[in-house]
Parts: sequence; structure tokens; C-alpha cells
Amino acid sequence: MRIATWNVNSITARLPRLLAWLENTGTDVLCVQETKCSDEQFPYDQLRELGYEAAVNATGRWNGVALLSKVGLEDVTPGLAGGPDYEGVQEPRAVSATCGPVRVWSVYVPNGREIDHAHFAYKLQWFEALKAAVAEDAAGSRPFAVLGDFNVAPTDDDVWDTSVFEGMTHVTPAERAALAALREAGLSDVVPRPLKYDKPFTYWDYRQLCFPKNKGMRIDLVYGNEPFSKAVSDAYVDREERKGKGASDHAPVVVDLDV
DNA sequence: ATGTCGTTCACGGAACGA
Repeated sequence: MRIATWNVNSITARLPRLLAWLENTGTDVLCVQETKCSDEQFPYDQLRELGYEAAVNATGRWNGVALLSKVGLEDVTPGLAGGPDYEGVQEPRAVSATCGPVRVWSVYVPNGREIDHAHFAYKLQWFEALKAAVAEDAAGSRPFAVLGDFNVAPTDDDVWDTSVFEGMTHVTPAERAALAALREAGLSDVVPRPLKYDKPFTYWDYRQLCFPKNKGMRIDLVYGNEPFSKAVSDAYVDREERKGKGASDHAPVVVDLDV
């Protein structure tokens, strides 16, 4: 079974590439982030033609997540129970479902913006709620994973230049402690292999030729429980998908499982 | 170069988020 996560930065803008990528890779389950569309705008029909059911939590211009599956889609739960509001609203940043033998979450963790911004406190609260919401499945015997854009680089090796990130979000001890808490709950980081260069970056800013210069970060993560992690036969970043015109600023992370 | 994208609002280009 092939499972992947991809922040597409608008599923509408990315649809031709998304459909081609799904066909070419034969992905069974895809966790999508930043759909940037409403439920009405979601391309259910085109995806169904390729054999995918979709579970969607999306409201419009910002955020939005989905799960695409051709191996079943049961017990769909949109949202993060107990999660914080931001400016009075529960943003669409999580959706979970059972896809065949695996229980899966697609998450888009808040960015945080600046360390002293209210969005940063919101990010940390969101992580707390996520840990509480997944604890039971993380400790369970069914293969379980949280996949998505975590907006945190787990270690200094996961950014292209640590000096650039001093005083910035994505690398702070508080954010890394939030990831550590998820690991303590029974999840482990399924680190993909890079297809080129030495580090498995998953995101490169559109600006300043970051991708050609490989000024990237690893912020799209796969956090699996023990039964999931044991079943992993391969994991890689599909950096080819970051190339060329019409690319997202994130590359897909692909995981192959023996389940 | 705050150098790129994507969306919205509203109908060209700014504002916003990432």
C-alpha cells in the first residue's frame, strides 16, 4: 500500500498535476493540505474518475485538508476535537479516516507567523489538542499515522541554514517539544530518503530561486505508531514534483507499507 | 529586491498569507 502527504497550495491550481501524479505513482491514500477551496469547489468528480473517494474539511480561501483513498474511506472525522479557535473560528486543518487497514490523519498545522504573534500560541495549543486527540490510536495495535504539513523542522539538519532561522518560527524549542510530545505518545518520525542531495527537504520557498539552490526545509512529516512504522518498506520525497511551472512549493512525501 | 505564488474582491491591482 502506498500512502503519501502533499501540501498542494490550492487543489484547484494543482489539479492537472495532482491527477497526473496520482496516476503515475499509483498512490492508494493521499493526505492533502492547503486545498484553498470550499467543499462545493472540491474536484470530487475528477478524483472519482481515477478511483478515489475523498474526505474533505475545507471552507474556502485559506487552509483546507482532504484524504483521498482508493482502498476505502470509513469513519471520517473532520476537524480536531478540542482544538483551539483562531479569531473565533475553528479552521479546517484536520481530517481523519480509516483507509483499509490504516487509520490516517491529514493535518495542516498552523504556521505561527512570528514568535510573538498570537498565531504562534495558537500553533502550540493546536499541537496540544492534536496530541490528546491521537493518543489512543497512537498507542493502539492498528497501523496509525498522522501525515501532513507540520510547519516545524524537527532538527537543525532539517533546514538548509540554521543561521537564517534564528529567532524564527519552525525551529524553536517550543515547537520541537510539541513534536517530542507526539513521539512520547507513541508516534515516530518516518524520515524519507531524498532523491537528490543529502537531506530530505519537502518545502522550498517560491522566492529567490530557493529550489534550484536547494534552500529547503523538512516540514512535511509522517508520524506513525509502531505497527505503522514497522510496516514501512520505503519512504522518499518526490522532489521531481517540485520542478517546473505550476508546481506547489511543497513536494509529496511517499511511504510504501507492507500491510 | 519583500525578487513568487495563490486567493479574494471586483474587474486592475492591491491586500493578505505562506
